[in-house]
Amino acid sequence: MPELPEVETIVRGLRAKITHLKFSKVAVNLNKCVQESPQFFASSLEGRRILFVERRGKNIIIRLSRGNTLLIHLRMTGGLRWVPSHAPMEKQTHVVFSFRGHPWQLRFLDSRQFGRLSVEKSGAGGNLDSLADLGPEPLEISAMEFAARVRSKRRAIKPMLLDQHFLAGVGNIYADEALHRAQIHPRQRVEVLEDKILRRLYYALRQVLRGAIRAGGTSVRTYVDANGSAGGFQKLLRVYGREGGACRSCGTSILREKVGGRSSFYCPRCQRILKKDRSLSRKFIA
DNA sequence: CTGCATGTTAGGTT
DNA sequence: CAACCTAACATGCA
Repeated sequence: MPELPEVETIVRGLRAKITHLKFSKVAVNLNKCVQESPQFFASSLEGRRILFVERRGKNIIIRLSRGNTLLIHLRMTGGLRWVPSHAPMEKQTHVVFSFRGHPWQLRFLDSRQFGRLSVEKSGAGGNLDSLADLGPEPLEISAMEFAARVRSKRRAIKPMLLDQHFLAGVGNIYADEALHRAQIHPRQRVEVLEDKILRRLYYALRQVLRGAIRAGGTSVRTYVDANGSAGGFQKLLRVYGREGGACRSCGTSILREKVGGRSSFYCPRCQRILKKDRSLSRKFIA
């Protein structure tokens, strides 16, 4: 659930709260949530100051003094809560961060225990080894770069959008929403798509991601931000989770189908599969 | 009870 | 190597 817009919302909220604070105690209640040993994890953070908070793809990056970085990936059901220290512990609270001279805590929760926290030394230019394989940020690359990247692959469009090596941060919800807005079938082979259509997809994807950030993310199941507030983009979804509902563009019933192993929602009328243009290729041969 | 769900990774096959 | 499929992770919900 937390995809780029949700993680961006969390990061923005966190930034205002925890920048410049210094970790006092870090308590790990569930060892498997942290990559390293709980002792090493806690001692790598305690006594260090938070310099700034940023996002890369779906990762939350908390830069610390003396070259350490706290990395958090929420996966499916992970969440962070910024609460007064005396607030009752919510169930499934796996890590608790306290700050020197501050009456509030940051807590990590995760019902399915898939989320992961780790500490890492930043390399040259602040690079982090574990994020080295991530593709570019969809809100930072140009339309030209995007098209060139798509052209280097031969596969279906939706699994490609979900591939974090291809683009960082796009998940199931925003892939479906962008494809509907660009009128592309999730199973469409990319090698058939013309420049015009790729440009349309690029702008649709950015529009969806920006709109979702503006709305504070999409709350379909469990997602709320670090202050416990729900997002608002679920009201603006055109296809995701709307199987059987009317397409907002043409009224046709929205279908749901597995593509690359994930449920995909789309309008069979607005999003048709394009076949290779045979007349073009024949002309090419002649 | 069964089946399914957001993300990622590992491992295998084509 | 690229693309693709499946299973696994652990829990909650319909």
